[in-house]
Amino acid sequence: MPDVSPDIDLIRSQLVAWYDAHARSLPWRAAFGAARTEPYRVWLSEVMLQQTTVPHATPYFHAFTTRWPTVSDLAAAEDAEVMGAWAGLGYYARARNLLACARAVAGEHGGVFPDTEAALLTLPGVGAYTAAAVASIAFDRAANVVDGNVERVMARLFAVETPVPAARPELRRLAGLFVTDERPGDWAQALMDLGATVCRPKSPSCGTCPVASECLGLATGDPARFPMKTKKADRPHRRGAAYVLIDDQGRIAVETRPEKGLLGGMLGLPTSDWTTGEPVAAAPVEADWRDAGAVEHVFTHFSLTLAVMTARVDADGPYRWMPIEAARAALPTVFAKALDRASAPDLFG
DNA sequence: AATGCGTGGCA
DNA sequence: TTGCCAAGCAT
Repeated sequence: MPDVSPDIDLIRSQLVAWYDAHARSLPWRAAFGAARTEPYRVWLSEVMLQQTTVPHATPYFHAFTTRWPTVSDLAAAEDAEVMGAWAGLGYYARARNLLACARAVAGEHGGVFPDTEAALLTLPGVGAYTAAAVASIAFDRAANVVDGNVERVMARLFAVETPVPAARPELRRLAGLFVTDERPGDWAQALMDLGATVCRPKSPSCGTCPVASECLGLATGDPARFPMKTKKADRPHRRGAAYVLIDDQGRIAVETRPEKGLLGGMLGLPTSDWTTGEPVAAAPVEADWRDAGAVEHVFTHFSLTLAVMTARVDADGPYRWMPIEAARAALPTVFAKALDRASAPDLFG
């Protein structure tokens, strides 16, 4: 490794110049020459992009901004509308907090987003990253915006050998060396764009990198090995059942899941417990059950084999009955898969 | 501070 | 096919 340190000012100027030429056109960014993007759109996009890819989030961003053009519109929405609109995007606590945040902005801030990092940080679902991102991008305030992209770029620029997550404080400190009052929002987005398009997790494109000359990671000959990572624990496997009760009007039984925990606050199908041991075969009601087969699904911290059981019944019991298509649209993916399995030809014969 | 929390795309 | 992972947050 060369016995030099990356030139902070040089990196700043070269990366901002690169951003001026290569910034991605994204639906939540103001068109060139337009006024600064609405804080509402910045905040909404940042929440949707937490642990989520741009292609996955994009149609949801369009759907939300069309249906709820302002934060006050969103604040006035019903819980079930918002949770249903988020279905399929994952990490559903984000949707619960999104609505709580919109209502806080509407109710406690007169419908106007607070414009400081500290005030933003008090809002539901707004953590260190999102507060800094909104403060810098929407309000041009100097803020240390550190996401996974920024961590990776810093780990490579400085060839940080400490594995994440232990290295996080050091990576944050390094990112802070670049923060100034000069175009803070553009700096943050330049760094994240670089991470997303050039300094990618796998096969970084160092040949087109505007700051390659300053990168200690590249100088080691193997920049892709940064950031170092500690091995994750293996994902356990669970088994369980989901029950599709269908009545004579083509409606199915659904329930709203508890606020906390997996798929919290979302619409769901009746289920058994999902366990690592032998599955518990206790149907929720007496009926002529048919085995529709199983679906596989992978959550962050466990994988699941879900047996799908179907039965025709009279609408009754502790459930809500919804037309099958309306339910399909509002269910999280694991249950949408189960419903699709239950709806396969002949299963309701 | 370690853990719980989704999904879909890709090598 | 299987693992890895993508703009984190709450507790």
